[in-house]
Order: sequence, then structure tokens, then C-alpha cells
Amino acid sequence: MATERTSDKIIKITQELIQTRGYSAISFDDIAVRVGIKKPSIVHHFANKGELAAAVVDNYRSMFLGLLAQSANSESAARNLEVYFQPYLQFGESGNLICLCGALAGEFSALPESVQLQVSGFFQEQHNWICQQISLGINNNEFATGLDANATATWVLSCLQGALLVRRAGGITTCVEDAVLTIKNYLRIS
Amino acid sequence: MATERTSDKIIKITQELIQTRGYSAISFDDIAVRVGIKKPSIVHHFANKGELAAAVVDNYRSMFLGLLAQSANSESAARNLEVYFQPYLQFGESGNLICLCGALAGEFSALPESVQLQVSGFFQEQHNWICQQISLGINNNEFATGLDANATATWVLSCLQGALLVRRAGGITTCVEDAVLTIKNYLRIS
DNA sequence: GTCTATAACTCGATAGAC
DNA sequence: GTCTATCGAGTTATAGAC
Repeated sequence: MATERTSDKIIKITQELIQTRGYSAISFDDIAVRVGIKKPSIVHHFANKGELAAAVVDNYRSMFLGLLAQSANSESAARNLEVYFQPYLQFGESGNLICLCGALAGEFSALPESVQLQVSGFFQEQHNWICQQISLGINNNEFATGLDANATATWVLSCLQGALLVRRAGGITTCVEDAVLTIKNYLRIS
Repeated sequence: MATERTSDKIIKITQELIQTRGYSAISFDDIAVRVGIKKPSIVHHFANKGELAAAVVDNYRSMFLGLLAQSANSESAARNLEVYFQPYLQFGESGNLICLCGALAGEFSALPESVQLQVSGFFQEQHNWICQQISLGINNNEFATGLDANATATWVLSCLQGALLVRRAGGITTCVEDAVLTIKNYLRIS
């Protein structure tokens, strides 16, 4: 395996730091120490903090969509949603990780505009993807009848994001599993 | 009406700032300018930034519980939950406010311990209150049978918190209303 | 591509006058 | 209780050597 590129290491470490501590609370030094370089080397790869954060979110979005394109492309909406739940369940198991964009959403007004746009884009594309799956499940007769695909999709996204928040800050360990079970119950997935 | 005390003004302004920008991104100067005083005057009322934030959350918890004790003490769980939804719906309508503790949860690991304890306490007492209402509604035959009160309560809290996040950061304006409607559907409140 | 050194700034917090 | 003045630490970002 080729040695990981420095810029990729920076992105990976920064993502983890934002997921635990947020954007405003982390510094170039926090990142540099963990990557094993010095502060100015980060600026060589990313012009400033905002550009770095925007690149981190952009990478996260690609990863997320890539996973879905690869593993959630079956004709069963229920099976596709099962894949979708996995990252949330994994973050939940970690105990102190929340969704990257959920963390950034908490301090939204304090973010540089380029980061705000990336975060908004994440939520919108997630919403679109879920919406497509709900529609598929309704047409397939996999899900309960009479569902509003759009409203159901916003709700699914909301309760997964919120579950990670409440799990970590409230110490309520079953949050994500409870959210997933409730979603399945509501959609009538056995 | 008596003139508002400076310490109360500081708490009120700080709450709004955290709800929009988070904890790490705001400074004593941001607060002082809005209150109409200078930085050092804040330290006269609150020894340091952590103590101020802890006081803000403490005040928020009292306000929230006070509202519930006053307006949500009927024998109908459905009616009590209706009161509970109001602050979330109001934050949602504002467009850029989220729950104070939802904002703080996003940067949880970066908070001073005294603030973390307050935030954890908020989520736990909210969870307890909702849990009591769900149990009441089950015993009253107001809600669907077979509900797990504890898991349902975590889910209700999660999806309201998440709805505020997704609403603001994703620009999806119907989020909170969708969450409330879905909760009612799930519990079988007409 | 990484480093040392440092500029320019902002932060939380303190000292002490009024 | 509020102020001016300031400290010391930490911040992003830059300059320039290697």
C-alpha cells in the first residue's frame, strides 16, 4: 500500500477533531500535532482554516455518497436504508463521534460561508437520497401506505442526526438504535 | 417593571449567541457589546467563560422545567406534549435558533466540565419528563399500545433536536413541523 | 514539502482607579 | 458595579531558509 498523502492525513485528522470538538474549538496546532507535522505545513496544503474545513466536508460528502452508490443500490428500499443506518450506528457505538455535519450545524452561523455551503449541500443531498428511497419503498409496497415521502425523509434525517447528539451529550446509549427501530416501525419494515 | 439586572441581561444575550454561534466561537467582547458594557464587567458577574455558560444552561433548564410545570400538568399526555412541542416550533420558526443544549452538544468534548454536566443534566431531565408523559399516555389509552416508553422518549427527544439542526443547516423549513406530525402519527394522536 | 521564526491579532482574565 | 489599561497565552497566517 502506498504511503498516505499528507493532505489526506490532514483531512482525516481534521474530520475526527471536528466530529468530537467542532470547528471553532480546534486549531492548526491540534491538527499538526496529530498528523506529526508543524502548523505552517498545513497552510501549504490548505490556504486557510475555512478552506480546510470545506475540503473536509467535501471529502465526507463524497465518501458518504460513494458508500451509498456502492452498497445501497438494490431494488429494495428497506435493504438500502439498512445500509444507510450503518454509519450512524457506528458513530453511536464510538460513544463520542457525531456526524461531521451535525457537529458543524451546531455552530452554523459562526462558519465561513464556503463551509456553510458545503454543510447545507450535505443535508440537501442526504434528504434527496432518503426521499428517493422512501418513494421507492412506497411504490414497491414495502412501506406503509399514505406516507408523504418528502416529510418522512426530513424526519428520518432529523431523528438520526438528533440521536447522535442526544446519545453523546445525554449519555443515553440506546439513542441511535431506538431511532433506527422507530423508523422501521413507522415505515412498517419487519 | 423593575430595570433588568445586568447579570440577567448577560445570561439572556449569551444564550442567544450560543444558540446561533455555539460556545467556542463567541467571546466576552461579543457579549459585552450587545449588553452595552465592557468585557471586564462580565467577569465581575461570572468568574470565567465556563461559569457563565454553566449559568446560562442552568437558567435555561429552570425556564424549560418551569414552563412545563406551569402549562403541561394536565391529565392528558397528548395535551402536555403539545405544550412541549411549542419551544421547538418557535425555535424552528426563527430560522436560525436551535436548542441551547443542542448547540452545545455539537462541541461537547470542547466544553469545560461544569458545562458538560449541565448539558447532560438537561438531556436527562428532558428524557425523564417525556418518558413520564409517554407512560401516562399509554396508561390513559391515549397512545398506541405496545410502545416502549423509554425508547419512545429517547426517539421523541432525538427527532426534535435533530429537526432544529437540519432545519437551520439544510434550509429545510418544514423540519420541525414534520417531526411533530410524525410523532403524533406514531403515538396515534389525532 | 517541511521547517524556524515571527508578525498581527484576538482571546480570557487581572489590576486598580473611580 | 463599571471602567481603562494591560498581561500573557493562543490564534491564523506569512516570510523565507533548507
